[in-house]
Amino acid sequence: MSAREQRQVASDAGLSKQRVVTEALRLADREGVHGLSMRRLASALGAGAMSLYHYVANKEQLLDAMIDIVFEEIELPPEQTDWQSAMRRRAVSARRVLACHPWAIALMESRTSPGPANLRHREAVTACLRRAGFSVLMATHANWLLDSYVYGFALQEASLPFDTADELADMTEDVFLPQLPPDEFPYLNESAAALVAAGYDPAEEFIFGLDLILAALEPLRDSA
Amino acid sequence: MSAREQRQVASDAGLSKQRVVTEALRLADREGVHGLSMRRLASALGAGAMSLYHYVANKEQLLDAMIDIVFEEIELPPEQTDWQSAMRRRAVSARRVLACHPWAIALMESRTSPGPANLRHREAVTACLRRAGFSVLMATHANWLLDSYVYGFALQEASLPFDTADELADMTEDVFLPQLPPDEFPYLNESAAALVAAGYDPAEEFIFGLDLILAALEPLRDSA
DNA sequence: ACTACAGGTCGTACACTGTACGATGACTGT
DNA sequence: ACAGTCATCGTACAGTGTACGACCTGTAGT
Repeated sequence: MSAREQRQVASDAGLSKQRVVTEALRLADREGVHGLSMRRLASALGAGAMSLYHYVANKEQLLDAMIDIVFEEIELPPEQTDWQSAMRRRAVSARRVLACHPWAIALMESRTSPGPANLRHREAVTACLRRAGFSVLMATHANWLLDSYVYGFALQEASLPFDTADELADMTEDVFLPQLPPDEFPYLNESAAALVAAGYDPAEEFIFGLDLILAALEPLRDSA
Repeated sequence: MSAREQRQVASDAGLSKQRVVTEALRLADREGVHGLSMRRLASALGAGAMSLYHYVANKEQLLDAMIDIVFEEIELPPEQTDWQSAMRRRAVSARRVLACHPWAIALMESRTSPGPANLRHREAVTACLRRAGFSVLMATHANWLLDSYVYGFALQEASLPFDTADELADMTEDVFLPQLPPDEFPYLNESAAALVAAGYDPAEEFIFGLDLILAALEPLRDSA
């Protein structure tokens, strides 16, 4: 059997780095990164725990590979539109992807070396900004600013104990407001009550800050 | 011995929730959250591992308490200045504190219920914004935006493998640029080279985005 | 055809984790 | 003196990452 045939079989039934990492991703999505152990991953793949170490040097490297898969899922900024639309698209995509893989956000803190998909992504974003007329320094500023916003938003979103506006309304009345006595937390109490009364939906929150940042960056094109 | 005397002794030599949590914080600062185990924490306190469970229900609750201590360290927005200066001060403080405790950022993702210091902090920030003339909805927007930026920036900063501008310059030449061939990553390559040539210091990056956000929020006061 | 080797699989073992359970002792109020 | 509470912690158990080495299988060389 040739090497190519063997790899073909591997992608059908046997193990491969691909299969190991994607199954790890599925497991983490389902049970959280806490529930991802080498033994459980192996048994999900119908293999022994130590077999995984033929495709991954150790668990750290497995996590690195998982993060890079997540970056692969994020849309690159499209090239044929204005820079604001392009950056908005990729930011919205990034936020959606990170919301689907909440474990990825916390993991990013400890991984110091970016994977290939991460690099490709950064290259595309930088290209978009530079072609829009931002200087090297301004593009760097914009990169930090936009990424900080996206990651920080995803981080906050991941720590919310509810998913929909309805759940937020229910929890605000049943859980949050009782913890916010008006004499100790007058402003938080007022806000919580007013927001739930107005039918506030945190799903729309992301666009507000994103568009504010994009608009504020606009006049900084073509300047030092 | 009365209860008060006993607590006095406890704060001198014996255990207490205070001592357990603050020592846990020290350990996490020194060795990372990965190096914080109940056994190691106990032995750092000169106690048996199971003794800790008299002051903390479990490790999760210990981590919650640690996060709240971190929030306690963040300066509240001062009341006697304009809103922009106040928010800038607290944002700079938050960033500094999170840089001192990098493990805290990743931990925030999994803790869903805010501690008392966290609540006090949010109350103070909301108060500052509301008194500056932001509506409830706008104050919420501003809160999300500013917090996202601060947390996201801290998250990115924590994953940088260098601390100073000099280290950045060295690593760019020795590590990053070789990984960025100009034909595959023309823009990243250009940026890395140009930034190191210009003596770029990432320590100043934070203020740029922060001031941009504050300036963009300014005209939204006293509007719906 | 027999041997040698290479690559993939995994059983076992070790040091480590969080923590349930129950024993032990010191101190309390009667 | 006695019963009872409270803080301490030894032991044990299930689960973790992974080092080591044994095994099988399929190919290459003679």
